[in-house]
Amino acid sequence: MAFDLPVTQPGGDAQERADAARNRRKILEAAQALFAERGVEHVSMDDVARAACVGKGTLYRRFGDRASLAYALLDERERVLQEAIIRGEPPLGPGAEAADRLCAFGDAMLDHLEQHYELLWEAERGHHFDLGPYAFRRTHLALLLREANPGCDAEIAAEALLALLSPTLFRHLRLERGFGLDRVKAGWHSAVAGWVGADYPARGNAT
Amino acid sequence: MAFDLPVTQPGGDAQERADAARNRRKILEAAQALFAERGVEHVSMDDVARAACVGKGTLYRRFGDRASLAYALLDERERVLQEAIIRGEPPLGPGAEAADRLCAFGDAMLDHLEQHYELLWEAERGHHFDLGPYAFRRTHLALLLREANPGCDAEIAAEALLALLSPTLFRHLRLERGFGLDRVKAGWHSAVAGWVGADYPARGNAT
DNA sequence: GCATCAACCGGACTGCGGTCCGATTTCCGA
DNA sequence: TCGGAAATCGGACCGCAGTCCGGTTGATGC
Repeated sequence: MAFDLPVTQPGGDAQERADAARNRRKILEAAQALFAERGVEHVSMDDVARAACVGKGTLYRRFGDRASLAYALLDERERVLQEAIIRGEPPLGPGAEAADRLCAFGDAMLDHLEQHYELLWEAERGHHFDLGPYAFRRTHLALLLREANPGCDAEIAAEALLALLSPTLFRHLRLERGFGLDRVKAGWHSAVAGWVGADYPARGNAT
Repeated sequence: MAFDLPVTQPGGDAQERADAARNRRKILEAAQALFAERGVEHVSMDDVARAACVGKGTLYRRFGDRASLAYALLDERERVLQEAIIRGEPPLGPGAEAADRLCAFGDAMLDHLEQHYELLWEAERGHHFDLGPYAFRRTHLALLLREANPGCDAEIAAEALLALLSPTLFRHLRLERGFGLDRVKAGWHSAVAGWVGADYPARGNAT
Protein backbone atom coordinates (compact mmCIF):
# COMPACT_ATOMS: atom_id res chain seq x y z
CA MET A 1 0.00 0.00 0.00
CA ALA A 2 2.91 2.35 0.65
CA PHE A 3 4.79 3.73 -2.32
CA ASP A 4 6.50 6.96 -3.10
CA LEU A 5 4.67 9.55 -5.08
CA PRO A 6 6.64 9.73 -8.29
CA VAL A 7 8.27 13.01 -9.16
CA THR A 8 7.49 14.05 -12.69
CA GLN A 9 10.71 12.66 -14.04
CA PRO A 10 12.04 9.87 -11.89
CA GLY A 11 15.50 11.43 -12.13
CA GLY A 12 17.65 12.16 -9.11
CA ASP A 13 19.05 9.15 -7.33
CA ALA A 14 17.47 6.92 -10.01
CA GLN A 15 17.31 3.41 -8.61
CA GLU A 16 14.81 2.65 -11.36
CA ARG A 17 15.35 0.16 -14.12
CA ALA A 18 15.21 1.48 -17.66
CA ASP A 19 12.11 -0.50 -18.63
CA ALA A 20 10.38 0.53 -15.44
CA ALA A 21 10.97 4.20 -16.16
CA ARG A 22 9.80 3.78 -19.73
CA ASN A 23 6.62 2.08 -18.55
CA ARG A 24 5.90 4.75 -15.97
CA ARG A 25 6.05 7.37 -18.69
CA LYS A 26 3.90 5.32 -21.04
CA ILE A 27 1.31 4.86 -18.33
CA LEU A 28 1.16 8.52 -17.33
CA GLU A 29 0.88 9.61 -20.94
CA ALA A 30 -1.81 7.08 -21.72
CA ALA A 31 -3.76 7.99 -18.61
CA GLN A 32 -3.57 11.69 -19.32
CA ALA A 33 -4.76 11.17 -22.88
CA LEU A 34 -7.62 8.90 -21.90
CA PHE A 35 -8.73 11.11 -19.03
CA ALA A 36 -8.73 14.14 -21.27
CA GLU A 37 -10.60 12.29 -23.98
CA ARG A 38 -13.35 10.59 -22.02
CA GLY A 39 -13.37 12.14 -18.58
CA VAL A 40 -11.69 10.59 -15.60
CA GLU A 41 -14.58 8.54 -14.34
CA HIS A 42 -15.20 6.83 -17.66
CA VAL A 43 -11.74 5.35 -17.82
CA SER A 44 -11.01 2.04 -16.11
CA MET A 45 -7.64 0.88 -14.95
CA ASP A 46 -7.76 -1.83 -17.62
CA ASP A 47 -8.28 0.87 -20.21
CA VAL A 48 -5.18 2.66 -19.01
CA ALA A 49 -3.13 -0.53 -18.99
CA ARG A 50 -4.28 -1.47 -22.47
CA ALA A 51 -3.66 2.00 -23.88
CA ALA A 52 -0.19 2.04 -22.36
CA CYS A 53 0.55 -1.43 -23.78
CA VAL A 54 1.33 -2.65 -20.32
CA GLY A 55 -0.04 -5.37 -18.05
CA LYS A 56 -2.24 -4.55 -15.11
CA GLY A 57 0.45 -5.85 -12.80
CA THR A 58 2.85 -3.21 -14.06
CA LEU A 59 0.29 -0.48 -13.72
CA TYR A 60 -0.43 -1.40 -10.13
CA ARG A 61 3.22 -1.96 -9.28
CA ARG A 62 3.96 1.59 -10.40
CA PHE A 63 1.03 3.39 -8.91
CA GLY A 64 -0.49 1.28 -6.20
CA ASP A 65 -4.09 2.13 -6.89
CA ARG A 66 -6.40 4.34 -8.84
CA ALA A 67 -6.25 7.22 -6.41
CA SER A 68 -2.48 7.29 -6.59
CA LEU A 69 -2.46 7.32 -10.34
CA ALA A 70 -4.67 10.38 -10.17
CA TYR A 71 -2.29 11.99 -7.69
CA ALA A 72 0.67 11.23 -9.87
CA LEU A 73 -0.95 13.19 -12.67
CA LEU A 74 -1.55 16.08 -10.31
CA ASP A 75 1.87 15.90 -8.78
CA GLU A 76 3.47 18.74 -10.62
CA ARG A 77 0.61 21.15 -10.04
CA GLU A 78 0.50 20.20 -6.41
CA ARG A 79 4.16 20.93 -5.96
CA VAL A 80 3.86 24.29 -7.68
CA LEU A 81 1.03 25.19 -5.35
CA GLN A 82 2.89 24.00 -2.31
CA GLU A 83 5.95 25.96 -3.38
CA ALA A 84 3.88 29.11 -3.76
CA ILE A 85 2.58 28.65 -0.25
CA ILE A 86 5.95 28.04 1.34
CA ARG A 87 8.14 30.42 -0.57
CA GLY A 88 5.94 32.43 -2.92
CA GLU A 89 4.72 36.01 -2.83
CA PRO A 90 2.29 37.26 -0.22
CA PRO A 91 -0.54 37.03 0.48
CA LEU A 92 -0.35 33.34 -0.40
CA GLY A 93 3.27 33.06 0.60
CA PRO A 94 4.86 34.27 3.83
CA GLY A 95 4.86 37.93 4.72
CA ALA A 96 1.17 38.77 4.87
CA GLU A 97 -1.08 38.69 7.88
CA ALA A 98 -2.29 35.25 8.84
CA ALA A 99 -5.93 35.98 8.10
CA ASP A 100 -5.05 37.25 4.65
CA ARG A 101 -2.92 34.22 3.99
CA LEU A 102 -5.82 32.02 4.99
CA CYS A 103 -8.09 33.76 2.53
CA ALA A 104 -5.52 33.55 -0.21
CA PHE A 105 -4.96 29.90 0.54
CA GLY A 106 -8.65 29.18 0.06
CA ASP A 107 -8.78 31.14 -3.15
CA ALA A 108 -5.81 29.28 -4.52
CA MET A 109 -7.19 25.91 -3.47
CA LEU A 110 -10.59 26.68 -4.94
CA ASP A 111 -9.02 27.67 -8.22
CA HIS A 112 -7.07 24.44 -8.09
CA LEU A 113 -10.24 22.49 -7.44
CA GLU A 114 -12.04 24.30 -10.21
CA GLN A 115 -9.43 23.14 -12.67
CA HIS A 116 -8.76 19.64 -11.42
CA TYR A 117 -11.67 18.46 -9.36
CA GLU A 118 -12.14 15.31 -11.43
CA LEU A 119 -8.64 14.14 -10.64
CA LEU A 120 -8.78 15.41 -7.08
CA TRP A 121 -12.04 13.59 -6.59
CA GLU A 122 -10.44 10.36 -7.70
CA ALA A 123 -7.34 11.00 -5.67
CA GLU A 124 -9.37 11.48 -2.54
CA ARG A 125 -11.38 8.24 -2.68
CA GLY A 126 -10.53 5.94 0.17
CA HIS A 127 -7.39 7.57 1.41
CA HIS A 128 -8.53 10.89 2.47
CA PHE A 129 -6.53 12.30 5.17
CA ASP A 130 -3.24 10.57 5.58
CA LEU A 131 -2.02 11.57 2.13
CA GLY A 132 0.88 13.98 1.89
CA PRO A 133 -0.85 17.01 0.40
CA TYR A 134 -3.68 16.82 2.89
CA ALA A 135 -1.31 16.70 5.80
CA PHE A 136 0.62 19.64 4.47
CA ARG A 137 -2.51 21.72 4.08
CA ARG A 138 -3.70 20.80 7.50
CA THR A 139 -0.43 21.78 9.10
CA HIS A 140 -0.29 25.00 7.15
CA LEU A 141 -3.80 25.99 8.15
CA ALA A 142 -3.26 25.08 11.77
CA LEU A 143 -0.15 27.23 11.85
CA LEU A 144 -1.89 30.25 10.40
CA LEU A 145 -4.91 29.78 12.61
CA ARG A 146 -2.79 29.58 15.70
CA GLU A 147 -1.13 32.81 14.65
CA ALA A 148 -4.37 34.59 13.79
CA ASN A 149 -6.30 33.44 16.81
CA PRO A 150 -4.21 31.89 19.57
CA GLY A 151 -7.33 31.21 21.61
CA CYS A 152 -8.90 28.80 19.19
CA ASP A 153 -8.53 25.07 18.79
CA ALA A 154 -6.38 25.35 15.70
CA GLU A 155 -6.35 21.65 14.93
CA ILE A 156 -10.10 21.40 14.86
CA ALA A 157 -10.42 24.66 13.00
CA ALA A 158 -7.95 23.46 10.38
CA GLU A 159 -9.93 20.29 9.80
CA ALA A 160 -13.16 22.23 9.66
CA LEU A 161 -11.85 24.65 7.10
CA LEU A 162 -10.23 21.91 5.08
CA ALA A 163 -13.54 20.12 4.90
CA LEU A 164 -14.78 23.07 2.85
CA LEU A 165 -12.12 22.32 0.28
CA SER A 166 -12.88 18.66 -0.15
CA PRO A 167 -13.49 17.69 -3.78
CA THR A 168 -16.73 16.08 -2.70
CA LEU A 169 -18.19 19.25 -1.24
CA PHE A 170 -16.78 21.36 -4.02
CA ARG A 171 -18.43 19.20 -6.65
CA HIS A 172 -21.68 19.40 -4.77
CA LEU A 173 -21.63 23.15 -4.39
CA ARG A 174 -20.49 23.91 -7.91
CA LEU A 175 -22.37 21.33 -9.92
CA GLU A 176 -25.37 20.17 -7.95
CA ARG A 177 -26.21 23.38 -6.16
CA GLY A 178 -24.95 25.53 -8.99
CA PHE A 179 -23.13 28.03 -6.81
CA GLY A 180 -20.63 30.22 -8.63
CA LEU A 181 -16.96 30.01 -7.83
CA ASP A 182 -17.02 33.52 -6.43
CA ARG A 183 -19.78 32.64 -4.04
CA VAL A 184 -17.88 29.64 -2.77
CA LYS A 185 -14.81 31.81 -2.32
CA ALA A 186 -16.85 34.34 -0.40
CA GLY A 187 -18.05 31.47 1.76
CA TRP A 188 -14.46 30.52 2.45
CA HIS A 189 -13.64 34.07 3.48
CA SER A 190 -16.60 34.10 5.82
CA ALA A 191 -15.57 30.81 7.34
CA VAL A 192 -12.07 32.11 7.89
CA ALA A 193 -13.44 35.27 9.44
CA GLY A 194 -15.60 33.15 11.71
CA TRP A 195 -12.74 31.06 12.97
CA VAL A 196 -10.38 33.98 13.29
CA GLY A 197 -12.75 36.42 14.88
CA ALA A 198 -15.21 34.46 16.98
CA ASP A 199 -15.06 34.55 20.74
CA TYR A 200 -13.62 31.40 22.26
CA PRO A 201 -14.42 29.16 23.93
CA ALA A 202 -17.88 29.01 22.42
CA ARG A 203 -20.97 28.70 24.53
CA GLY A 204 -21.18 25.37 26.31
CA ASN A 205 -24.43 23.67 25.52
CA ALA A 206 -23.91 19.93 25.83
CA THR A 207 -26.84 17.59 25.20
CA MET B 1 -32.09 4.05 -9.06
CA ALA B 2 -35.08 5.69 -7.42
CA PHE B 3 -36.92 3.77 -4.72
CA ASP B 4 -38.68 4.70 -1.58
CA LEU B 5 -36.89 4.45 1.70
CA PRO B 6 -38.78 1.71 3.46
CA VAL B 7 -40.55 2.61 6.66
CA THR B 8 -39.74 0.11 9.37
CA GLN B 9 -42.91 -1.84 8.77
CA PRO B 10 -44.13 -1.39 5.22
CA GLY B 11 -47.60 -0.82 6.66
CA GLY B 12 -49.83 2.03 5.62
CA ASP B 13 -51.11 1.88 2.08
CA ALA B 14 -49.40 -1.50 1.69
CA GLN B 15 -49.17 -2.20 -2.02
CA GLU B 16 -46.59 -4.85 -1.18
CA ARG B 17 -47.03 -8.53 -1.84
CA ALA B 18 -46.82 -10.86 1.12
CA ASP B 19 -43.64 -12.63 -0.02
CA ALA B 20 -42.02 -9.31 -0.77
CA ALA B 21 -42.75 -8.04 2.72
CA ARG B 22 -41.46 -11.24 4.25
CA ASN B 23 -38.26 -11.00 2.27
CA ARG B 24 -37.72 -7.36 3.20
CA ARG B 25 -37.90 -8.34 6.84
CA LYS B 26 -35.62 -11.33 6.38
CA ILE B 27 -33.08 -9.13 4.64
CA LEU B 28 -33.11 -6.39 7.26
CA GLU B 29 -32.77 -8.90 10.07
CA ALA B 30 -29.97 -10.77 8.37
CA ALA B 31 -28.15 -7.55 7.58
CA GLN B 32 -28.46 -6.26 11.11
CA ALA B 33 -27.17 -9.53 12.54
CA LEU B 34 -24.24 -9.74 10.14
CA PHE B 35 -23.30 -6.10 10.59
CA ALA B 36 -23.35 -6.47 14.34
CA GLU B 37 -21.34 -9.66 14.19
CA ARG B 38 -18.56 -8.75 11.78
CA GLY B 39 -18.72 -5.00 11.34
CA VAL B 40 -20.40 -3.32 8.42
CA GLU B 41 -17.44 -3.16 6.11
CA HIS B 42 -16.68 -6.86 6.37
CA VAL B 43 -20.06 -7.92 5.09
CA SER B 44 -20.69 -8.17 1.37
CA MET B 45 -24.06 -7.92 -0.30
CA ASP B 46 -23.73 -11.58 -1.23
CA ASP B 47 -23.28 -12.38 2.43
CA VAL B 48 -26.48 -10.58 3.26
CA ALA B 49 -28.40 -12.29 0.48
CA ARG B 50 -27.10 -15.70 1.49
CA ALA B 51 -27.83 -15.15 5.18
CA ALA B 52 -31.33 -13.97 4.35
CA CYS B 53 -31.89 -17.02 2.10
CA VAL B 54 -32.70 -14.71 -0.76
CA GLY B 55 -31.29 -14.10 -4.22
CA LYS B 56 -29.21 -11.06 -5.02
CA GLY B 57 -31.90 -9.88 -7.39
CA THR B 58 -34.36 -9.71 -4.53
CA LEU B 59 -31.92 -7.89 -2.31
CA TYR B 60 -31.27 -5.25 -4.93
CA ARG B 61 -34.91 -4.98 -5.92
CA ARG B 62 -35.75 -4.16 -2.32
CA PHE B 63 -32.95 -1.81 -1.49
CA GLY B 64 -31.42 -0.52 -4.68
CA ASP B 65 -27.84 -0.51 -3.47
CA ARG B 66 -25.58 -0.94 -0.51
CA ALA B 67 -25.94 2.62 0.70
CA SER B 68 -29.70 2.34 0.75
CA LEU B 69 -29.61 -0.87 2.71
CA ALA B 70 -27.56 0.94 5.31
CA TYR B 71 -30.06 3.77 5.36
CA ALA B 72 -32.94 1.40 5.75
CA LEU B 73 -31.32 0.08 8.90
CA LEU B 74 -30.90 3.62 10.18
CA ASP B 75 -34.34 4.67 9.15
CA GLU B 76 -36.02 4.48 12.51
CA ARG B 77 -33.26 6.31 14.34
CA GLU B 78 -33.22 8.98 11.68
CA ARG B 79 -36.92 9.54 12.00
CA VAL B 80 -36.71 9.81 15.77
CA LEU B 81 -33.98 12.39 15.43
CA GLN B 82 -35.87 14.32 12.81
CA GLU B 83 -39.00 14.27 14.97
CA ALA B 84 -37.05 15.63 17.92
CA ILE B 85 -35.82 18.47 15.76
CA ILE B 86 -39.18 19.38 14.32
CA ARG B 87 -41.42 18.85 17.31
CA GLY B 88 -39.24 17.97 20.28
CA GLU B 89 -38.21 19.91 23.33
CA PRO B 90 -35.89 22.89 23.15
CA PRO B 91 -33.08 23.51 22.66
CA LEU B 92 -33.09 20.86 19.94
CA GLY B 93 -36.71 21.42 19.06
CA PRO B 94 -38.44 24.76 18.42
CA GLY B 95 -38.62 27.39 21.12
CA ALA B 96 -34.99 28.09 21.84
CA GLU B 97 -32.80 30.72 20.31
CA ALA B 98 -31.47 29.85 16.89
CA ALA B 99 -27.85 29.77 17.98
CA ASP B 100 -28.68 27.41 20.83
CA ARG B 101 -30.67 25.19 18.52
CA LEU B 102 -27.71 25.06 16.17
CA CYS B 103 -25.45 23.94 19.00
CA ALA B 104 -27.95 21.36 20.14
CA PHE B 105 -28.37 20.10 16.61
CA GLY B 106 -24.65 19.49 16.32
CA ASP B 107 -24.52 17.74 19.65
CA ALA B 108 -27.37 15.46 18.67
CA MET B 109 -25.87 14.72 15.28
CA LEU B 110 -22.48 14.00 16.77
CA ASP B 111 -23.99 11.60 19.26
CA HIS B 112 -25.81 9.99 16.38
CA LEU B 113 -22.57 9.69 14.44
CA GLU B 114 -20.79 8.31 17.47
CA GLN B 115 -23.28 5.48 17.67
CA HIS B 116 -23.83 4.76 13.99
CA TYR B 117 -20.93 6.07 12.03
CA GLU B 118 -20.28 2.72 10.37
CA LEU B 119 -23.73 2.63 8.86
CA LEU B 120 -23.74 6.34 8.15
CA TRP B 121 -20.42 5.97 6.41
CA GLU B 122 -21.84 3.29 4.17
CA ALA B 123 -25.01 5.25 3.58
CA GLU B 124 -23.07 8.25 2.45
CA ARG B 125 -20.95 6.58 -0.21
CA GLY B 126 -21.79 7.78 -3.67
CA HIS B 127 -25.04 9.54 -3.02
CA HIS B 128 -24.05 12.16 -0.66
CA PHE B 129 -26.17 15.13 -0.83
CA ASP B 130 -29.40 14.46 -2.62
CA LEU B 131 -30.56 11.98 -0.02
CA GLY B 132 -33.56 12.90 2.10
CA PRO B 133 -31.91 13.23 5.51
CA TYR B 134 -29.13 15.37 4.15
CA ALA B 135 -31.56 17.73 2.48
CA PHE B 136 -33.58 18.01 5.65
CA ARG B 137 -30.54 18.87 7.70
CA ARG B 138 -29.37 21.39 5.19
CA THR B 139 -32.73 23.12 5.13
CA HIS B 140 -32.97 23.09 8.90
CA LEU B 141 -29.53 24.59 9.31
CA ALA B 142 -30.12 27.22 6.66
CA LEU B 143 -33.32 28.24 8.39
CA LEU B 144 -31.67 28.62 11.77
CA LEU B 145 -28.69 30.41 10.33
CA ARG B 146 -30.88 32.88 8.52
CA GLU B 147 -32.63 33.55 11.79
CA ALA B 148 -29.48 33.85 13.84
CA ASN B 149 -27.57 35.95 11.36
CA PRO B 150 -29.65 37.42 8.55
CA GLY B 151 -26.56 38.95 7.02
CA CYS B 152 -24.83 35.72 6.23
CA ASP B 153 -25.04 33.46 3.21
CA ALA B 154 -27.10 30.86 4.97
CA GLU B 155 -26.97 28.29 2.19
CA ILE B 156 -23.21 28.29 2.10
CA ALA B 157 -22.99 28.35 5.87
CA ALA B 158 -25.33 25.37 6.11
CA GLU B 159 -23.20 23.36 3.73
CA ALA B 160 -20.06 24.38 5.55
CA LEU B 161 -21.42 23.34 8.91
CA LEU B 162 -22.86 20.13 7.54
CA ALA B 163 -19.46 19.23 6.18
CA LEU B 164 -18.32 19.02 9.79
CA LEU B 165 -20.87 16.32 10.38
CA SER B 166 -19.94 14.11 7.46
CA PRO B 167 -19.20 10.54 8.52
CA THR B 168 -15.92 10.77 6.67
CA LEU B 169 -14.65 13.71 8.67
CA PHE B 170 -16.07 12.33 11.88
CA ARG B 171 -14.25 9.04 11.42
CA HIS B 172 -11.07 10.90 10.69
CA LEU B 173 -11.30 13.14 13.73
CA ARG B 174 -12.38 10.45 16.15
CA LEU B 175 -10.35 7.48 15.00
CA GLU B 176 -7.35 8.70 13.07
CA ARG B 177 -6.72 11.92 14.94
CA GLY B 178 -8.00 10.53 18.20
CA PHE B 179 -9.97 13.60 19.21
CA GLY B 180 -12.50 13.05 21.95
CA LEU B 181 -16.18 13.48 21.26
CA ASP B 182 -16.31 16.49 23.56
CA ARG B 183 -13.56 18.20 21.68
CA VAL B 184 -15.37 17.68 18.40
CA LYS B 185 -18.55 19.04 19.94
CA ALA B 186 -16.67 22.08 21.18
CA GLY B 187 -15.40 22.50 17.64
CA TRP B 188 -18.93 22.47 16.38
CA HIS B 189 -19.94 25.13 18.89
CA SER B 190 -17.04 27.28 17.80
CA ALA B 191 -17.96 26.86 14.17
CA VAL B 192 -21.54 27.84 14.91
CA ALA B 193 -20.33 30.84 16.86
CA GLY B 194 -18.14 31.79 13.94
CA TRP B 195 -20.94 31.72 11.43
CA VAL B 196 -23.42 33.37 13.70
CA GLY B 197 -21.20 36.08 15.05
CA ALA B 198 -18.68 37.00 12.40
CA ASP B 199 -18.91 40.27 10.54
CA TYR B 200 -20.30 39.94 7.04
CA PRO B 201 -19.53 40.26 4.28
CA ALA B 202 -16.03 39.01 4.93
CA ARG B 203 -13.00 40.78 3.63
CA GLY B 204 -12.75 40.62 -0.16
CA ASN B 205 -9.48 39.15 -1.23
CA ALA B 206 -10.01 37.53 -4.60
CA THR B 207 -7.09 35.90 -6.34
C1' DG C 1 -62.20 -22.97 -7.39
C1' DC C 2 -59.76 -21.32 -11.37
C1' DA C 3 -57.59 -18.60 -15.07
C1' DT C 4 -54.75 -14.69 -15.92
C1' DC C 5 -51.22 -11.61 -15.45
C1' DA C 6 -48.33 -8.58 -13.11
C1' DA C 7 -45.01 -8.63 -9.72
C1' DC C 8 -41.51 -11.02 -7.80
C1' DC C 9 -37.69 -14.34 -7.30
C1' DG C 10 -33.02 -16.06 -7.73
C1' DG C 11 -28.84 -17.00 -9.62
C1' DA C 12 -25.98 -16.46 -13.64
C1' DC C 13 -23.54 -12.65 -15.64
C1' DT C 14 -20.78 -8.27 -16.35
C1' DG C 15 -17.33 -4.90 -15.31
C1' DC C 16 -14.18 -3.16 -12.22
C1' DG C 17 -10.49 -2.61 -8.75
C1' DG C 18 -6.91 -4.97 -7.05
C1' DT C 19 -3.68 -9.31 -6.25
C1' DC C 20 -0.54 -13.05 -7.55
C1' DC C 21 2.94 -15.71 -9.57
C1' DG C 22 5.52 -17.92 -13.36
C1' DA C 23 8.19 -16.10 -17.18
C1' DT C 24 11.19 -12.51 -18.73
C1' DT C 25 14.43 -8.78 -18.80
C1' DT C 26 17.86 -5.82 -16.92
C1' DC C 27 21.70 -4.86 -14.34
C1' DC C 28 26.12 -5.95 -12.22
C1' DG C 29 30.29 -8.28 -11.21
C1' DA C 30 33.54 -11.43 -13.04
C1' DT D 1 31.57 -11.15 -23.06
C1' DC D 2 28.90 -13.69 -20.08
C1' DG D 3 26.23 -15.75 -16.08
C1' DG D 4 23.19 -15.30 -12.46
C1' DA D 5 20.45 -12.82 -9.06
C1' DA D 6 16.84 -9.63 -8.53
C1' DA D 7 13.67 -6.63 -10.11
C1' DT D 8 10.13 -6.32 -13.41
C1' DC D 9 6.49 -7.80 -16.51
C1' DG D 10 1.87 -9.23 -17.83
C1' DG D 11 -2.21 -11.56 -17.83
C1' DA D 12 -4.90 -14.97 -15.29
C1' DC D 13 -7.39 -14.70 -11.23
C1' DC D 14 -10.37 -13.11 -7.11
C1' DG D 15 -14.10 -10.79 -4.62
C1' DC D 16 -17.47 -7.52 -4.91
C1' DA D 17 -21.29 -4.28 -6.47
C1' DG D 18 -24.78 -4.12 -9.36
C1' DT D 19 -27.76 -5.92 -13.72
C1' DC D 20 -30.67 -9.09 -16.33
C1' DC D 21 -33.99 -12.34 -17.57
C1' DG D 22 -36.47 -16.83 -17.68
C1' DG D 23 -39.20 -19.18 -14.44
C1' DT D 24 -42.38 -18.86 -10.47
C1' DT D 25 -45.63 -17.13 -7.18
C1' DG D 26 -49.23 -14.56 -5.28
C1' DA D 27 -53.17 -11.19 -5.97
C1' DT D 28 -57.43 -10.47 -8.53
C1' DG D 29 -61.69 -11.02 -11.25
C1' DC D 30 -64.97 -14.39 -12.66
